Amino acid sequence: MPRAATTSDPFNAVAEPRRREILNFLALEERPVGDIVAALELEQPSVSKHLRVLLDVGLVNVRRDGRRMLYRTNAEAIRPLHEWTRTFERFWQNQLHRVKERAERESEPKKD
Amino acid sequence: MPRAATTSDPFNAVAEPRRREILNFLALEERPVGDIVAALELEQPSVSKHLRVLLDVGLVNVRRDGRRMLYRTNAEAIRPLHEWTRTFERFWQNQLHRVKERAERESEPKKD
DNA sequence: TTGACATATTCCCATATGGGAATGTATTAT
DNA sequence: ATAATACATTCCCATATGGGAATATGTCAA
Repeated sequence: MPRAATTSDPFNAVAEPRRREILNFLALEERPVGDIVAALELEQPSVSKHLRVLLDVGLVNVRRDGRRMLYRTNAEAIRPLHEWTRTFERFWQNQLHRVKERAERESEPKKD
Repeated sequence: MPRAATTSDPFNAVAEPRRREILNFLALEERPVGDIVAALELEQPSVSKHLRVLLDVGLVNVRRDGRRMLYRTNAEAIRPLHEWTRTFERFWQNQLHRVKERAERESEPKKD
């Protein structure tokens, strides 16, 4: 059995580098598909397919403007990912403490 | 072309739900493979394969203890994911502000 | 309508899984 | 050396991609 469908999970949707780039690009303001195509140098169908995935998991919103479709990152949907990674924050802080302490011990040679 | 190999990217490695569970389980202290098998109710080969992926991207460390292999989450490797999601923090905060402001306006009817 | 734009969808295909089953490899116990 | 224990790896297979090319759909202009 392969990995769960990308459309079922934001972690999965974000696993694709191009989709992360799209989310970055659409974070500040809504943009039409054409802008994404130009900015990321991808084929239009490719962009549309990625946007479809992002839309399905709620990572972007859309609105039609004439014949253009304006997409924008829905930051709120990224929050769960942030929360999950945050649960490890204290662990890497501990790791840094250990490294720092060792460095300080080693920089005080023959202190006795 | 399918997605890049999971072994090449922590985002990809973490896209698999079981691997996230393993990282959670190994965050506090090192554990032998058998414990993971028991805790997550997965087949041993499955667990070993997931651990292999996590090890390749640096998300866990190992050390041998007799015939057991003790794995532990390397929190530091999760940090880049945290940083990426963090770049969207101000956006969802803005969204919350907008929601809050609207709620406050609506709770002050006929104020003029 | 007809045509030009801007996007979305479909088809085809090579590749990366992830699980199950079987097998291989260390390491310790006897 | 032999068996048992604890893992890792390999093989086979069904499924989920992601890209390229072609095509379909929707909207605006003339």
